[in-house]
Amino acid sequence: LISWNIILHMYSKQQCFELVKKFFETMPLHNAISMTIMLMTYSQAGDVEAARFVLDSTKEHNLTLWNAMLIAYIQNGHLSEATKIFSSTLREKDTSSSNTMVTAYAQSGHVDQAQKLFNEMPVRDIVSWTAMLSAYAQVGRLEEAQRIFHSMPKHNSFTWTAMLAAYAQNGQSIKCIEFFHEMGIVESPNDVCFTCVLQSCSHTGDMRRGLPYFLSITLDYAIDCPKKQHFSCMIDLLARGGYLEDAKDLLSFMPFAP
RNA sequence: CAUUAAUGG
Repeated sequence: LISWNIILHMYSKQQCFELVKKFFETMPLHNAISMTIMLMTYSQAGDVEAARFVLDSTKEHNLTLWNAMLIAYIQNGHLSEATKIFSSTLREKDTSSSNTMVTAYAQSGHVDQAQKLFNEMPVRDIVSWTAMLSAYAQVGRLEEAQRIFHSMPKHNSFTWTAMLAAYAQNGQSIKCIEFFHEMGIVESPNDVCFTCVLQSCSHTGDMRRGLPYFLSITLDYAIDCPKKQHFSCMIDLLARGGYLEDAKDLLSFMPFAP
């Protein structure tokens, strides 16, 4: 059963919805994990009704399944339904449930509600802190974002990149680039960091600044070649700098992906 | 073996 679930999950990750459905029906047994995978699959396919049906047809509703249902409502524009379940239906919630709601509030522009929930949480993990930091970044409250970054008990690559992104998205290109170097001392940058930095370089309007970063993706770090995000930034950078021909060249050398 | 946080066009 474990192997079937692994395969089911693989299809789901690749968004082969029909295959998932077929494979699910082929499986001799289902457990809570299979059901969660199905629920998430319907959610990503935009079918909340089907997702709800999965939940309702499951005998044992564990918390992970409910959390998945929260996501399904949120992803499909039913935040109020998610809120209702979160605050009334569920008697037991874990940190993931709350983190999900914090993110949902933040993404719908309700930073204050996100903060309120964050404050009320009995336990906060690094995901909660990152979610809160991004919440402030998204509405341009950089000071608050910075404050959160320095208040959190721990850092990982997500927290660093969230802060980088905060600078990048609020036009603080120089801060972003400086911060990138600050980070390099303690944490090895991942592909997302480079996306943020390249974006910032592009915004400074100085293309010579971006090129070294682009090259160091492959040369200095163990990142599996530049991805399409990085090409995207580089093309943007070249085009803005007036090197339209070079941008076209880069496009034609780029390996295509889904 | 399942659910939550970061990134460009």
